[in-house]
Amino acid sequence: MNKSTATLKSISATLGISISTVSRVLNDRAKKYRISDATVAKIKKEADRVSFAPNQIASALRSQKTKTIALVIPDISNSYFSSMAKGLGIEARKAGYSLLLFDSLGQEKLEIEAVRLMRSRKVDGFIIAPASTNGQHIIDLKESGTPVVFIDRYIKSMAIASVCSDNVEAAYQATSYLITSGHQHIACIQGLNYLSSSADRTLGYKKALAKYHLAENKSYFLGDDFSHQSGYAATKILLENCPQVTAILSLSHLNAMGAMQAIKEAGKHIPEDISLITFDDDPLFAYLSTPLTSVDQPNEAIGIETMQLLIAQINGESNSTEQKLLKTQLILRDSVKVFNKDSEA
Amino acid sequence: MNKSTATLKSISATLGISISTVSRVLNDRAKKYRISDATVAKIKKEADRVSFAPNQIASALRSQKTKTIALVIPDISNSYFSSMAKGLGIEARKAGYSLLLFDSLGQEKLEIEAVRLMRSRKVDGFIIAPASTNGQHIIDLKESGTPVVFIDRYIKSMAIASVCSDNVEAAYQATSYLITSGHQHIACIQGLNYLSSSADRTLGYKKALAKYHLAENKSYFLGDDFSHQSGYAATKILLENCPQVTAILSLSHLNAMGAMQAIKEAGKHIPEDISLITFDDDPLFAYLSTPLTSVDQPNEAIGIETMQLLIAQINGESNSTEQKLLKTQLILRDSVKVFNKDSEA
DNA sequence: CTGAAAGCGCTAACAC
DNA sequence: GTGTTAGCGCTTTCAG
Repeated sequence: MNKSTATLKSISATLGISISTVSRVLNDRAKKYRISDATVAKIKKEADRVSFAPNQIASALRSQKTKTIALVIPDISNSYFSSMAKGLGIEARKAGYSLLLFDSLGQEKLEIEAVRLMRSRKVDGFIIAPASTNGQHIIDLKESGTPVVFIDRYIKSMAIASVCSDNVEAAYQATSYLITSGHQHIACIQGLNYLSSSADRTLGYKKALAKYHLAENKSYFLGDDFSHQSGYAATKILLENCPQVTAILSLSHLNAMGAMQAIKEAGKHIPEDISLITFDDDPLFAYLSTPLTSVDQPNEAIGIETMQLLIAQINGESNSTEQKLLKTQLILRDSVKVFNKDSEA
Repeated sequence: MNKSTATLKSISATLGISISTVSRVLNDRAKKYRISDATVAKIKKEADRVSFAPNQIASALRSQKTKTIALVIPDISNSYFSSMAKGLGIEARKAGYSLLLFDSLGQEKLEIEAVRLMRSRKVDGFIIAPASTNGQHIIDLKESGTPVVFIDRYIKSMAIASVCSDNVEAAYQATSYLITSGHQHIACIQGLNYLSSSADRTLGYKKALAKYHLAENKSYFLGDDFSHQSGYAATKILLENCPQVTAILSLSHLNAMGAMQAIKEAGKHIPEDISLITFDDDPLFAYLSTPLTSVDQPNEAIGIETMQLLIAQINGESNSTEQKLLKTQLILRDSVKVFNKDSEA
């Protein structure tokens, strides 16, 4: 079995050449050490013959570099995060890094475990979509000198770089569009509002209201989770208690699905009875019974930028604490009713 | 900075206790070596104080076990694979393994690179959704003694365990449903047909035809990729050339989306003009303009089973070459037109 | 141009 | 009960 246990030592032995020389050649440092062409050729040939693959574990132990990055996210099965993972993976590979994936299930407890474990594994850096907002484990991690960058969410109180969608602006745009379409009573179905992603979207919503001199209404804020279930429950309550509401801004695709279910069950229709815009575009939205207007976020690009930032930090080329915001796009479909200019008092 | 450089050695030094004793205590082998309670307490306290975290790299080098598993899949951003990754991750964590993620983009060339890289990283086992069917790199890998299990797809010529949906049965069921609903001219939009997943689905389709004494028609087989684009192109051709076709079996959700687009553009409607069933359920299917009947595959469960199988192999508790098939579910919605019993000659 | 040797942090066989 | 020692496979001074 185990054919491939070729090591520097074994090659060195069969060739009668020292380990260091073999190492140098196989690490492309032959020129630098002016090793003779003959020796180089011999070593390369033998390495090839036994299909030598350097033991990265040994290398990592010695060099204190694992070329590995920890990715800690709350739900890899959510297309929202998996598309970020895609960008992250592509960029990591280009730079010779591998990704250690850890799904925190959105639980701080598991996130703590992840950080502990990955630190033990001596990863060169962390990319985290934090599950909570008061993570001492992240502060400790950062203080230990390990590069960290947040993805999708940031924690205000921490001086840690992040890259996210421009959520404030995105929600501002979406809400403004609703308002200029003639809606005056707009509900906001929120996600986990202690997370910056949800909070910033709520902020953008409020900004738009203010801009157009519309009053905030406490009972128009509903929901406390990005889930289908939460969106469903929120919308049910909304439809019962606030008949004057003509539009909903949903802060996640899962929330929107719940909303659609509740609207359907109430025998109402989008957009005739109620308009809907949601965050997190999905190509399928174009084929819904009412094609859904949505905020498309550049998740793969977020992944790419995040990885570049982290790698720059690992290389000591940057230690910025910058919060990078990427532009989103409002994709207009048919789920928003447009009132005549003169339709409302 | 780097506070956490506590090692066995450093603890041993500050306590004046030998490294091995420290190691034994910190690996919960105190009892076994009958180390005095006092010593145990002292060591644990100090380890805690300096928040000792064992260097897994050193441990791996020494023990030849990395507690790491390579996951090589063609597209992590595809919900189909990311939901498998979810199950894989959950099960891996339970068993103390971490996942090294590599996205092959469906390219054999990158898959080869992945295998090389992960072997260098000395992972304890591989989970692969192979991109092609003649992978010498996989044969070499297996022969080197590294546990491997295929996920979602298998390669017939290789004696390697696999866990997949029961694609033959799933397609057989779906096609049978179409036939018993009165359809006689059913097209099959295929994915990458050299992969077992697509090929087996095609097989199930054919089995159903045979069962009901319907002839196969070469021009009813279209498509050669799991993509939106391929589904779109295939359906366009179909609608032009085969007006007698009343139903389509689509072998992936992306294909189905392409089909929907083509059908829409042709001014036709589902299911009045053409019926559609697709593989890969999506919760959004319930909210489409025509709720889409689909084959739901237990992807997360596939992930879980795959990981269990691999870990059993790593532990030497199994070296089966079993092909595990998991049951799928046909989810009936409204995209299939049901003809009257007497509607066709 | 090439080699010897130390050591990364840990485990485990072998002492006593 | 506890300590000593020899590596795992590699990188990297330091010698020559």
